[in-house]
Amino acid sequence: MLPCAALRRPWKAMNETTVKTRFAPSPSGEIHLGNARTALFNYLYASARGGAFLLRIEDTDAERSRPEHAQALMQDLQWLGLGWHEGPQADGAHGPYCQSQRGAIYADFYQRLEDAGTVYPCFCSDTQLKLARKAQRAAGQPPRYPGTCAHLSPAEVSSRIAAGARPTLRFRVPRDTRVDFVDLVRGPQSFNSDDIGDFIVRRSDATPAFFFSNAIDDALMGVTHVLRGEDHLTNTPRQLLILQALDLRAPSYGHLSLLVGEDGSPLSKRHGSQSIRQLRQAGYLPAALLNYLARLGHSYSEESFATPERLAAEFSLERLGRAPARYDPAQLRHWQKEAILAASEQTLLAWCLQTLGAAPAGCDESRLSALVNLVRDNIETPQDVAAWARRLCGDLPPPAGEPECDALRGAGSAFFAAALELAQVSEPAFGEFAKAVGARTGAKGKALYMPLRIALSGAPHGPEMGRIWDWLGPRARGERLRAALDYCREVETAC
RNA sequence: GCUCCGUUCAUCUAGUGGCCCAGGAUUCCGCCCUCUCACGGCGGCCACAGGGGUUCGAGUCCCCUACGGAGCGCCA
Repeated sequence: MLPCAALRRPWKAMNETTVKTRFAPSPSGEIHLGNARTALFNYLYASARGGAFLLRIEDTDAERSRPEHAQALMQDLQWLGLGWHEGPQADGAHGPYCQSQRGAIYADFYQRLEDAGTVYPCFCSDTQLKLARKAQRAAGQPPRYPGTCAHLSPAEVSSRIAAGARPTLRFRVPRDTRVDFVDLVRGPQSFNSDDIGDFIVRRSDATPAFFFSNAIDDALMGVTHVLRGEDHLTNTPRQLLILQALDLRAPSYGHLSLLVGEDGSPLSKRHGSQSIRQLRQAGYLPAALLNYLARLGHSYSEESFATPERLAAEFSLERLGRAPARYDPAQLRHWQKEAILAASEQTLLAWCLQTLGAAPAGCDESRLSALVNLVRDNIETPQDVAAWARRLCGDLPPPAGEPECDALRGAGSAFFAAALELAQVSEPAFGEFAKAVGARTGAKGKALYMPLRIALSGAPHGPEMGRIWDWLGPRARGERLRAALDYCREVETAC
């Protein structure tokens, strides 16, 4: 299956100035809301500008990266509707799109850096470095690489390598220069290179470090705009330095404010329930997530539910906020309700079938579809639909909750005896029926409707009574009123 | 510790010197609709972090303070 048919457009229409954005996750876990928002903003920006959205898998860390995570991540992106034009499982002239397969490309650029003398091998051990950092911190100094191996002689280097040492490669950061760039979100930024220590661009196992591969690949793949987390802001000068040394064109970077948890702390494993996977399993619709996420750190003039196309059309860098945004489940639920209201019957049917695994008992697919339509206003998840199916298809379970029991008991057996009789005389519409029950028993308002609602639907709230009445049909109505009558008699004799 | 980023209702946000005694949305509360709950309609509560400047005028510009966050990793 090719991703994102909706966004596919002729490559011919693209030229060098066409926007290309990317999402470059590392497959070390499930996508969380924060990642998803980053992906979404890149996707929306590309869409808004008629550009392309690229997916690159950053699996350089063999320890943590897992192919199954990459698969899951791509599924999640597809499910959200964030298909990519270029990347794994798609076309593209700049592959491979998994960093683990780009070793030869990186080797070439390492060679260029070595030839130019902008990198040097570093033999410092992990513990040595940790110790140095600790000492610097203790002395009130910024923890930075002290430059131990910066000026080793070629002879010394080769003798250490001959002795079996596996050095890392460090980037020689020039002293006393400024690195300036204009952030797409935050405006002009300026950093002093003296605040940056020589950093590792190649690990001792010869795999590339993030700063390096991430920057190189963006340039090589023709990425023009990078929207990424604010945590990368102070890393940007490093990447700019690498690109400059290699004479590669850097993309424009924009740093998005972070998404924080309900308690204000950054979203992390701690908030495990916010992975896209889990939200999906909990029954959230992609459209709900999209509408919610798109408004976190970005404002829209329209407060109403928007299709992905409309979200894209109105997306603009100027409307991006700079302050961190807090995850708020109440708001997500709001968009979920909107998404349910906006969804087609088929969408909702598929949604129920998928998350429930199968149609609920006593409710085939066509009946389920009708049921969903009946209870559309009253549900948030497929689980809610299942609960309504239990109440409105087949036999009604006995009253369980306290409000339910109280309402039935409060009405009493005489009430339901009258209701049962009146329901059976003809096949009245609900309005006439309720009126007749009221006239016979003297009950009115809530005292009239609530017992009927609970007897007939099993819940104190739900769709209009008239619609429930029609849905049930004469037989189920009779059975349910009789069950309520029996329940009241039982309770009354027990007293 | 150093460098960088941020701070408007409980939450998401509008606001680019007068249109703001700060607007919208969500939550919560109330009223209306329907002899019922929900849906819907209407309304209410609720904010410029603090202090100094600049200015005729500051949420908006500058400085300081406080608070929060990020980076300074052979994680990305």
